[in-house]
Order: sequence, then structure tokens, then C-alpha cells
Amino acid sequence: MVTAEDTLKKTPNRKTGNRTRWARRGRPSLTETASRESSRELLLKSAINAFAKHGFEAVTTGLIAENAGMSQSMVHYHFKTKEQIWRAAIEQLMRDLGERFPLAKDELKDLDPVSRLKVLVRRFVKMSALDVSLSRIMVHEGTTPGPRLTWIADKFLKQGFEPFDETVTAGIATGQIKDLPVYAVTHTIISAAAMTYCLAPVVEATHGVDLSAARTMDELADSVLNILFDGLLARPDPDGAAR
Amino acid sequence: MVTAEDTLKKTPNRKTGNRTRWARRGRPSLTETASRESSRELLLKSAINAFAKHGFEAVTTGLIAENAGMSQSMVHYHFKTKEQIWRAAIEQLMRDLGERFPLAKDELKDLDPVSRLKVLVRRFVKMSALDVSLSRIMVHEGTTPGPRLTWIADKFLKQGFEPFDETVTAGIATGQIKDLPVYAVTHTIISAAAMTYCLAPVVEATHGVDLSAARTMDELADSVLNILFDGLLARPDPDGAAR
DNA sequence: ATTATCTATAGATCTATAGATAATGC
DNA sequence: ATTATCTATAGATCTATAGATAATGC
Repeated sequence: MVTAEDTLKKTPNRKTGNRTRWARRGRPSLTETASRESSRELLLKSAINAFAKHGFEAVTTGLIAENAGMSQSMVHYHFKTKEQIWRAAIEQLMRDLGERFPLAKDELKDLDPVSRLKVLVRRFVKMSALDVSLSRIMVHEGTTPGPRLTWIADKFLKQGFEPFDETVTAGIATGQIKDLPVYAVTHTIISAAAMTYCLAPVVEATHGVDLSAARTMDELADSVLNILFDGLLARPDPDGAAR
Repeated sequence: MVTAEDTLKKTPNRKTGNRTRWARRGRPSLTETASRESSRELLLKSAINAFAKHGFEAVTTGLIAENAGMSQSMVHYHFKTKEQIWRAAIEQLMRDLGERFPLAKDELKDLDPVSRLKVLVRRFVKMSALDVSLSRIMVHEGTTPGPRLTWIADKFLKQGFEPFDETVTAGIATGQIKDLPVYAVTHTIISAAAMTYCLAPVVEATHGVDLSAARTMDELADSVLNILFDGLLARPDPDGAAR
């Protein structure tokens, strides 16, 4: 179990609860429907947060509801099961991220593969730094095979990795990028770029560096891109690096 | 909850259980004590496995006991609380890994920093590939600050990262390694090297590549080292990479 | 009549403990 | 007497549902 204290700040109300919002009962008026943020949306926000922090199993429907200012049964009213609110939360998260950080854009079409890859990786790093929800969900779901992983992979990841794979393949074809296995390049990029930010608490605990500060966030982003494209050697190893 | 089916194969026994082992009751004989693998050890093995797969919260003491062929109450007899068997499991894992993959060895003292770093990273990648338990536990505990993370960091990670930090610092001093923030270099190495293997199910689900096969495991290790040290560009970018 | 909310609760776990049982040590 | 194991269970959750309540729609 995970207490609500972890997740969102809120003003305690009554003796049981942490309600920030005392929801109106009854059918909402038509004018209201458009303006007010719906309970469904509040629950989804809360769910994205909770699942990212703790993973599917450790999250309770009670926690999701509490952080959205509703009673536990509302989760089941709007989403039937915990499994279904999880799916809806991922879909919502992917929609949000797709809008904020578009990866497959035509504007990049005329760049050479390496320039294109740099833009893609830079965007991906920025996304990972500014919103760790997706990375966190992937570390929770991605370490063990299972139906939830299969679902995310088929529905989102395969498409999401496509621009990377394509660009790497093109770069290898033009001879600009080393002829390494494409999957290895893509996943090394993803790991190095996304994982470091989502392991920010480790960086804090071991090196005392706060990655939530804009300065260190950018500093790390520059370092990661620099290492990925150019390696960490000052003068590149003439005989082909670590062989 | 997580069913026992996920974790270890075992022969069902009776109608309730999955016992592979019907433990002798009573005080063990002195001769027996030395030879037989103790219940304590079996429980620890099972716990390492379970916590690595599912994380602290999702694991039940019943699952740990079942996969060790014992009744649930044995966990509490030997370790008092779930928290304590978790700690004991991490300690056991770190002892094992420290023996199998020594990082801070005198034998490397005479190498130059870059050669030393290559050996270190190569070992770390091999460790991450052959035993993902530690990486998995880190993704479960490392994404959210908390007492368990602080405990691991203070007791193990700080020491474990020292050889990397030292060698990177030395390499920067000799001018062989780029003058990037040391924490950024170390954590980029860790992320790229360890995380990819522990996200093997993602690689399988998105690219259909099985990282448990020796060939792909080595292939990925070579790629990661190559990229980290020499970058992914075929001809290193003369104007300083991704700026 | 429809929609959204709440309270209450059944049924299924999970942690931790109490107490019985079975073996060896001394 | 000591040690290791088991069964049973108290007390605390957690998911999901049933049923009451309060609002608007038509």
C-alpha cells in the first residue's frame, strides 16, 4: 500500500479524508459540462501520477480516488475495473505527450539522417526530462513480460520507435552512422536518454545532484547527447573503441 | 498480487500448495546444518527473485515462502518483517555480485584511465546482462525517493560508483576524457549499460530480439561500449557533436 | 428518467502472531 | 531445552458491487 501523503498535496477535510473538492451530486447541467474539468479527467490525471510513481500492483483504486478528491467507488463507476483505468490512463498520457513532443514530423524530412536523429534525440531527452511519467511506467511494466507490456508495445511503442529506427537505418545507409544493429542503437539511445531522468532520485542520493533544477537538467541533456553521438573520449579512439 | 506461477517452476503437491520441498520439522542435526541449504538461504533466493521481478510492494510474504517451498509464516520466523527480508535479500545479492563481478581491483591500477574505464564498463555491462536482479531492484526503488532508496544508496551505491567516478575524474585530468560533469558521465554509463538489459522484454516486444541469447547479449554489449566510448557517428563530428 | 455521487459492505487477500507439533541437544 | 516447522487466525487492507441520495433533463 501507498499512502496518499506521497503523491499530492491537499487540505485535509473531515476526519477521514483528504478532499480538495466536494463533488456536486447529480446530473451536471449542460453549461457546466463543457466548462468544468470532469471527474473522469481528474481521475485520469491522478491515475497517471499514481501508476507512474508506484506501478500497477502497488496502486489502489482508493488512492487514485482520494488524490482526485472523490470516493473510491467513483473509479469503478467511470472505469469499471482497475485494469481499465490503467489503460485509459496510458492512452491519455500518450495523447498528451504526442501533442507536446511530436516525434514524426514532416518538417525534418529534408535534413540529413544525422541532423534528423539529433533533433529526435534532443526532443526525446527533453520529453524524458520534463515528464518522467512515461519512463516510469515503462520501468514498471517493461521489466517483466506480461499482457500490459504487450498492449503498450503494440499500441504505442512500435510506432514511437519507428522514427528512430528509420533514421538510424538511413544514417547507416549514407555511411554517417556506424553499422551497428538498429535495435541496439535505438534502445541504447532510449535507455541513456530516458532512464537517467527517471532514476533522478538515485542521482540525488548518490551524487547529491538535483535533476529537477533547469540548469542540471540541461547540463545532463547536453552530456547525454554529446556522449551518444560523439563518445566520451576527448580524442576519438583511432582503432575503433572498446574492442 | 502476483501468483506463484510467474516465478519459479514447481511440482504441485496436495491441493493447496506448490511445494517442491517438504521441510523436516524440528531442530536440525549438527551434521545436517553444514551440508543442507538452509531455509533461510532458500527464502533469500526466492526473495531476491520476487523483489527483482515485482518490487517491494507487489511482493507478498506468501509468494516468497511458496517459491521456497515453505509456509508463509516461515518468512516471519526467520526475518520478523517483510521489510527485513527485503534488506537481507539486498545484502545477499550485493555479496553475490561483489564476488562474481569485482569492480575495484588493484590489478587495474597500472592501466591508463581510459583502459581502466573500459574494463570497468565491460564488467558492469556483463554483470547487468548476466544478472538483471540488481538493475531491476534499482528501477523499482530508484524512481521514487524513500527510505529503501536511501538505505541502498548509502550502504552500496556510493561505494559501487566510486571506481567509475574516480576513473572518469582521472581521465578528464589526463585530457583523455571529455570534460563533462562526472555524475553525468557515470549515470549515463549506468543507464545505457544496465537499463537496456533490464528492459529486455521491451526489446523483445518492440523489435522481436531475444536478449537472453548469448549472441545478442554480446552484440548489444559491444554496441553499447562502442557508442559510449566512441559515439554512434561513423566519422566523429568535427565541430563537437550535438550542440 | 438519467446521471453522478456517496456510504456500506461482501469476499478476497496480506502481514504478523499465537500456539501446536516434531525433531535434536545436553 | 532448543530449534524449526506447520496450521489457524486476528486485524487490516483492497476490489468491486449494491443501494441510497441528489441534482438536472425532458
